[in-house]
Amino acid sequence: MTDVFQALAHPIRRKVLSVLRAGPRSAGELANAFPVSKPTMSRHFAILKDAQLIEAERVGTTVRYRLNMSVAEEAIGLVMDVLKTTPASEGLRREPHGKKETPS
Amino acid sequence: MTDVFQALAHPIRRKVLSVLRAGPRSAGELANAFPVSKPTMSRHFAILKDAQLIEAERVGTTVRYRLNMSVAEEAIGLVMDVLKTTPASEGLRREPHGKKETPS
DNA sequence: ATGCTAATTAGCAGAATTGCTAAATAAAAG
DNA sequence: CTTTTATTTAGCAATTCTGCTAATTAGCAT
Repeated sequence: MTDVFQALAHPIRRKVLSVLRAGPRSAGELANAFPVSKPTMSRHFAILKDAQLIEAERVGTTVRYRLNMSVAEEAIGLVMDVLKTTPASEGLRREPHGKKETPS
Repeated sequence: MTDVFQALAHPIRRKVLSVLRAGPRSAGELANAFPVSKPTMSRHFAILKDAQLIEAERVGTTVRYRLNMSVAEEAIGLVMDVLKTTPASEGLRREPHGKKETPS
């Protein structure tokens, strides 16, 4: 659990998650969007992956990263449990969607 | 904003927030609830205060800390914005803090 | 096999984090 | 003013984090 918060503690990693909300991206595409070297980005990916916030899939020579939605939601649950508030009742709800299990 | 996530990145600090959910506590009361020294706790308080997650009030010789709910809620909003999901309350699991080792 | 592109791992340096003990500050009481 | 209690600040060491460059692995193509 600390892994998740630790992963969220760096601006670049939060932004990576933000970018991945729009859909999967290759490591190179992501790396080019940030002002640090590729090896540095690769380590950020590893941290996010360890926290299970993203998943990696090899496609030929590239690696596609995508958001792990179930863990992302869980992270929110954890934050809520720590802080015990009800954001949904404060108009923070985005879209009414159910649980996102594996799409079939 | 990074301050908030950074503040949430340490188990003791998350637990302090959790304790403060039940109501304000003095620095000493809080410190006694954790297996680290008071100066160390004091620094944790400072980090939470910098992130505006808690507020301090002097009452005589003691300092009472209380949760800053509006910022706490805002923190949740930020997490949601990053991860773009609706809140889902899952279980919270707390990990035990490591015991300090006796130097040989 | 050789070369080419994509990505990660290895190794290093500088900065930040976390813990401690000892000293300093703040407020109240004698 | 001195003491007592509560809390923070200072200073130190160990550890972790973040960034870099150089080297390595992985896949695909010639």
